[in-house]
Amino acid sequence: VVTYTTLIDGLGKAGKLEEAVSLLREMEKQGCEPSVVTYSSLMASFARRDQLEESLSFYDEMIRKGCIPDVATYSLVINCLCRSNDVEKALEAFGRMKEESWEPSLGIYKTLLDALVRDEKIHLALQIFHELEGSSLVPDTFVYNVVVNGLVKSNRVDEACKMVDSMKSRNISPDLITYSSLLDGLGKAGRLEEAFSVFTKMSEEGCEPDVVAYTSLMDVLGKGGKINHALTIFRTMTKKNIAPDAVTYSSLLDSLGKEGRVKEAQEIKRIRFLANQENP
RNA sequence: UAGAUUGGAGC
Repeated sequence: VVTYTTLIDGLGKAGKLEEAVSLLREMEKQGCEPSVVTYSSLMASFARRDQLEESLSFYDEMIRKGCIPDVATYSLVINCLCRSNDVEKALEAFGRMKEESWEPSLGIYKTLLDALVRDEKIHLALQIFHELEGSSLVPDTFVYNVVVNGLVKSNRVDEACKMVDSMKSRNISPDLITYSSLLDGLGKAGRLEEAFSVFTKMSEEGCEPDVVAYTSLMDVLGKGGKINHALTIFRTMTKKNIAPDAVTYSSLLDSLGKEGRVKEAQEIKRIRFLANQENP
């Protein structure tokens, strides 16, 4: 079994999926029962190449054959289901693994929380997050970021701010992504002053704003009628040698267009053209 | 078998 599994794993990692599957059939024909590792390895190989349904089909197959899934298998199943936007089934699998007394990993929580946020199920996400807090796992910046982003996307910016406070009090450092989410949320809620103060504070705390943070700030300023301020930020960004990207231009041009600022829009387009010339 | 998952615009 181990020999076959090792070979199947090797084939799968090399992207030779059909060959891996034929070897599985071959080992069965030889009366060799594939193990949970064999199936999980195949699932991982298919998932790696975005063949989610195929990956899940091996899960079904192992269950049919009475093979018991382990944590790694569940992790793969939940990943696949979340990536196919089937959060309900992912939650079911999550419930099943807990019933079977498997300890979900932090990675599983991250995947599941993110999927819930994308599916606009913030309530469930918070519930799962609570569960995580009650477990022996230690949440990291990444998990907090997922939840902060979820709160922001559901227009619950105050709770997002509280979440950031609570991570600090637990000595989990907010990072560039945490602050960018928060800045974006505050800005989209029309709280421009606070958004700007997050922007200032982040550099003070050693998180230098990147192109995403700058763009986000400019975007909310532009949409909030502070287009001149947005243009100032654009210049600051250039001075700091942070290259605007396609999203930066698109956001700025959109705001300028809506305000009828044709001259400035032309100027920005010229800058974009020149930048594209230099950096094709 | 250890993968996958977090922030910005328009459409």
